[in-house]
Amino acid sequence: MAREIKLKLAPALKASCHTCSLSNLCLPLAVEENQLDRLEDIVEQGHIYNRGEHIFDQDTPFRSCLAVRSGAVKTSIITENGSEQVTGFFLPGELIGLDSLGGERYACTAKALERTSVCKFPTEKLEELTRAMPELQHHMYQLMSREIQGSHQLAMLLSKNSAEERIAALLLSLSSRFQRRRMSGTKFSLPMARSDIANFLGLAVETVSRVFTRFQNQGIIRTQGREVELLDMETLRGAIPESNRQSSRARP
Amino acid sequence: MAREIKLKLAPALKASCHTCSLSNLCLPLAVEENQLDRLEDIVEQGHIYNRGEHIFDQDTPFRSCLAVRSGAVKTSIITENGSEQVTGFFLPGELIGLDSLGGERYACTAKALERTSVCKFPTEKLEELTRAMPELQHHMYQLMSREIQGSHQLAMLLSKNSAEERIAALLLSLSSRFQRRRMSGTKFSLPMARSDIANFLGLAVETVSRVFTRFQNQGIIRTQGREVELLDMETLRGAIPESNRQSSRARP
DNA sequence: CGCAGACTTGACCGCGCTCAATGCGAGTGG
DNA sequence: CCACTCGCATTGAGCGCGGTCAAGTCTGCG
Repeated sequence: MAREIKLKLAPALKASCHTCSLSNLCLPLAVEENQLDRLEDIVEQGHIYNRGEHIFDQDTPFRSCLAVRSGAVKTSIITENGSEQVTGFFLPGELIGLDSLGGERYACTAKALERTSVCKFPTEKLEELTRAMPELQHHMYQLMSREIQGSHQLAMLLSKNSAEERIAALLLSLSSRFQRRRMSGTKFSLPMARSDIANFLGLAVETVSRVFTRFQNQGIIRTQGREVELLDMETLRGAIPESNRQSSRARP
Repeated sequence: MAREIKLKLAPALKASCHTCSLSNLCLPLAVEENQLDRLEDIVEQGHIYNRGEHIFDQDTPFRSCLAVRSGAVKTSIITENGSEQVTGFFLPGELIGLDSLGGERYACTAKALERTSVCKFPTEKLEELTRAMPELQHHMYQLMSREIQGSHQLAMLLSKNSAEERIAALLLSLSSRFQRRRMSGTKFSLPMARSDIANFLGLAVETVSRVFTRFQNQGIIRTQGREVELLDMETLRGAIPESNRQSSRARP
């Protein structure tokens, strides 16, 4: 298990931040076209993980930040007593490992929710590069501060909002993030299980299920397993307080 | 209100990171003795705020990260509908504003909980300095990643733990942070009101009050208003899951 | 001395958790 | 091809933690 399939890439394929369709979401967005080579010099592409595989594990030596290229990833903290706390879901273009940057070991575990491809940025080289490229450093600070803000928003959601509001907020967050990736913002497939949603939002699985069917009965959404269609965005938005509106990760 | 008293400091006093008693907690800890001048060159010292004064406000232009020199600060997010979410408490040596770094505006509001003195690090100069000093940059990344981790721990606390566990965790966090500042870890004065604790931990004020008296009746703590004495650290530690054990900000 | 804000205490009730049973779809092997 | 299983999802019944509302009590400060 957790077996990593490393693809041998032809040298011609190596330099591809230039052509990557995610370049306006991922790290390249902070780099001038003519400087992109320097980012490409340090990135390791083509790491593929199957659904359920661990990408890295908590407390193992921290080597790289990862950018999701395709697929989806969840990160979580596991405590000694075995209980899990899901800390985030990551879509293509989003950067994983910011909570470990500067540390010796990964602060969380990352697991592929479906067949997933990632690019790795070795930390030492990344830190070095950010010192040479002010815009990139600024962008890293920005990404990390947004991660902090996102966590605070989540804390607020957990401490102040009802089950319905939490789920509405998650659906809207996913919606806007899918949309930014040129996919439908109203009809998409949830990459994660109900139990992951429940864990992330501090709810019981049963509650998640109940809210989904309640929303469906009210005609706000339509669900079939992991397939979701948002029918009434306005009501959905009305279900959450004016904050958390566009809580999304890694906005350009 | 929010009137800032800026002290005119004699030039001789300006360079004082060298002599600051917090240098092993604050930014100087990441800087070589012989490089400390460069940090002192950018720091603005001697900003004093009275209890209740706003140090900065959400959405105002982001200018500086602040280090608490004495006193205590709380940060919070205010939503359009007026509800508040306390996002953190900051003790001497701790750095405020990491959730705004890289952004245009402050992501939160900071308020002095008691008479408080802060040092300001203008962001532009700080970013520039971190590019010139690898260890300082590394340290900034580390501080920010710890802030993210702390937020995740908080989210876990909020979503998985009972009122008693949350309050035990906060008391222990404060205890270890006071101790690192060479103050008693078992007998201290809470800088924040019950309502701030409640807000931070996602509880009602009444619940905080009830838990305090319950703990007192069980002989675990002794309280008199904001004065707290931790009598039975073991039971207190036993009240929280093995995680969150040493959840503390800005550990060297 | 009196007022306002902070804190405590009590009574009540509802949201969401727990426990338990059932439904459902995909993969497996006879 | 169906029977079986296993993980995931849904649905129902009951209850307890903590929120809300409403009085007090304490404290510091003008």
